[in-house]
Amino acid sequence: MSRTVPSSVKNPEKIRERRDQIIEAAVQLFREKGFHKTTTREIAKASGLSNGAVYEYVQSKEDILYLVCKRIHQSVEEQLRSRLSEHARGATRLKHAMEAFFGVVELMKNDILLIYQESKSLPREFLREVLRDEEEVTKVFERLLTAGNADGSLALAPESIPLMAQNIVVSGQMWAFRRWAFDGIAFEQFCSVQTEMLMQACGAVDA
Amino acid sequence: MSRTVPSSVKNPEKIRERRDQIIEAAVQLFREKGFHKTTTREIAKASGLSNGAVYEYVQSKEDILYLVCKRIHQSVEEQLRSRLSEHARGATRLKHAMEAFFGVVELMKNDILLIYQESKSLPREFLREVLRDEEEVTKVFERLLTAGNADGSLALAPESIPLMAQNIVVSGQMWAFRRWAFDGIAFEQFCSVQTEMLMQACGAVDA
Amino acid sequence: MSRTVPSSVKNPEKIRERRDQIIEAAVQLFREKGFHKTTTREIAKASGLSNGAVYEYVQSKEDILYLVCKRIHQSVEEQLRSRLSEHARGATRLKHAMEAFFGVVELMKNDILLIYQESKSLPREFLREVLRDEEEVTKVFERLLTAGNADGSLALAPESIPLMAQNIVVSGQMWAFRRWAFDGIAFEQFCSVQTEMLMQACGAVDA
Amino acid sequence: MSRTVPSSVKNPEKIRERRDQIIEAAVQLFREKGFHKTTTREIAKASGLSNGAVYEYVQSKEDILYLVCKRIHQSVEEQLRSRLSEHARGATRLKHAMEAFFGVVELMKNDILLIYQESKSLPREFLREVLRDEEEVTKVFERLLTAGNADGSLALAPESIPLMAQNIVVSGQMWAFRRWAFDGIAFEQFCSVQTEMLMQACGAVDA
DNA sequence: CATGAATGAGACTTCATTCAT
DNA sequence: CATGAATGAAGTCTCATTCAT
Repeated sequence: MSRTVPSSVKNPEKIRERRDQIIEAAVQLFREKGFHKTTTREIAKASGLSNGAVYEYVQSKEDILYLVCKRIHQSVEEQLRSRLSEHARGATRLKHAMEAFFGVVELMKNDILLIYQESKSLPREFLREVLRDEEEVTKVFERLLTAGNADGSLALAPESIPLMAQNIVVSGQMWAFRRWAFDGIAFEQFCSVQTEMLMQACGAVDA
Repeated sequence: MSRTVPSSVKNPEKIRERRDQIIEAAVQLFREKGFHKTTTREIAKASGLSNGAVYEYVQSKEDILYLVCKRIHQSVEEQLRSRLSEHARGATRLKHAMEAFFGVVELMKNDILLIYQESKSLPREFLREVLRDEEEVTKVFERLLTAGNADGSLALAPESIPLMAQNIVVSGQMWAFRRWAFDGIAFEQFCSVQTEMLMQACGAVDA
Repeated sequence: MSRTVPSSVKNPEKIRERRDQIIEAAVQLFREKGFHKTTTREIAKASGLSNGAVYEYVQSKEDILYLVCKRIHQSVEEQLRSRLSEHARGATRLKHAMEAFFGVVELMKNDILLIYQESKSLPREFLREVLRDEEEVTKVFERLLTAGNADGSLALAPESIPLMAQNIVVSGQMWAFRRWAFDGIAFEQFCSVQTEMLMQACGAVDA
Repeated sequence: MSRTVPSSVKNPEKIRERRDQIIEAAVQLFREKGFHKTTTREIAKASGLSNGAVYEYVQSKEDILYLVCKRIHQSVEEQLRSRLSEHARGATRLKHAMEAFFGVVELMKNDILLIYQESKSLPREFLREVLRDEEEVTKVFERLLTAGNADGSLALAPESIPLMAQNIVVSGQMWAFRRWAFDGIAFEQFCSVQTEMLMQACGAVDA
């Protein structure tokens, strides 16, 4: 279950409000300079809090990183969920989901890169939790793959489902973490090539 | 071209020898604790040099990281080259190359993960160079894709070649950087699923 | 006379009540962790008050220490007084007083140790006052010594009376502040050896 | 056995030299302001070292306190040893030893007070060691008491020896830790009263 | 009177880097 | 070339105290 970051402040509303400030400032700074080169003082200043105030809402700098990762995942999941097709089924639904996910990646590429680069600095327990979030996304696709297999619109060896779900996710995320390699490529092209490759790999009867 | 790391020592042999010590120690430590949590003192001690000596062969801690990344890439390329089929052609050759590359990833997963996690700490110029190395690997596959297209054993839209090369590389590297997600999967299964997916995506006439 | 600790609260009853809470919590904490390692927040929480409330009844952390020392002395004096023999005279009365005092030390050894270890952290004026309290105890014995000298049951050089009073007090208190050295010794034995030594030193005609 | 404080510096001579500087500066400061109110920066500056240099010879502020306590005890023991009578025996020897010890206390009263007030801030292991040193002094007197008992110049119940040794030590140390109470008393008077009391308590046949 | 969030100075410690020897 | 002691800036975090509500 979601690890909780303790705060010495009681009022939950305040906590939400202040942490929002902290997270927003930290995301920005971590993106620009990375976790290690960002100082807690900078985070305090950028979030409009005093040095001490930050530590009323967080117990360590690593807590902030965790909060940031958590927030990013939350945002990814929200966006993904809101884009998921409700009507389509089977292969079509999967394809829509891929496109939805890729769109989210495009939108949040900075944040996704951030997680790729900095989550390793999390304390073990926090890292575990962040990876669990990551798995959550993968599971969305596992479910779609299973469903497609079931209704015959996909033809995938059942034991390949987990790996294929990983492939889908990574194929999208690489738009973020290999950005440097995609100079000449437009997102739309990227999206369609990846989708096609993946759908084919899933044994989609139609494209 | 390969950025050079300056040294105050003249004798090139000494440089090679000492840097080898430094790199070896640093790779080990970076793998265990990451770049930031490793101190230069630790590197000095682990490499059998004095604090000062390290700085005779290197100008900063980041130089060491660069050297380490460089060495890893060098090793990857060597191994890959030595495994590349000389005889096969076209689709078959590509497939062999994939398998070769995946094998290298399996062998060097710790190091590949290291690059994924730490290269962002490199100074801009060094990072650029490391990315160039990364592209080098991708280009190997670009060439194979082009050749396969040419001899008709592959059928890939020419403009998709760069992206597909990236896909090949990332599909292999994920064995390293998503290790946590591959608990139940054996490398052989991973390898064959990935290969098949990629070959299909390249329009390989046969498997 | 007794330094007064200012309070922004008027109602004296409230003051007494709240300060009791504060003192009780603080004694406990100071005993466990010492003055410096105890935070005012801890004191607030342990006393059931808010951070702010504590500062309505006290002006600084050192005030609390002063209150604590004061309370301990008060308790020592009360207990001592209640144990002092009303009937006996001269040497006998002195002896009873020693035994009474030693008994109080045994009972309050933690608190006496606390004063020994922490009173140095008091602001000068407060320290002076605490030392005055300490002298009060000594004076009890000075009076008894003088009385014993007067009725001939003791034979002590008059100029040695203050020092001998100190000796009596310290000989008892060491049961508290050198506890670590008294592993094998039972309190009763300690008490009788000390008493005998001191009575002899006072030139008690009988024991 | 004497706990060792680790240092990252190899050269033992340097260690001795620098630690001497540190200890000297720290003793001074601790006496003036106490352990807690003294900052490591102040110690660094007063010892003529840089902030960082201090931490090459010591691992924490508490190490410094330990070193200080250790040094004081060492000095006490040296001085005591050098003053101990070689010729006298039995009761006489004991008396000389008391006078010697009291003289040392007078000389080092500031330092002895320091130990009384600050040793409680030591980490458990260090404290244990410091108390062991304290016991060492006590044992000197235990041996003298035993010897006096043996040659008939003292008449003390054997089971009272440890406690009496404590009494001797405390009776001297109180000159340091109760200084505030000895305003009117000259050291010589103090010394002779204490000695007489203690000798009598030891059943010394002659004075 | 009470609350508890906010402040901010300042504490201890680390560590990349330098330089006299 | 090598050593390793020295530097000192900078970082994270704590906590007594205040003050708006």
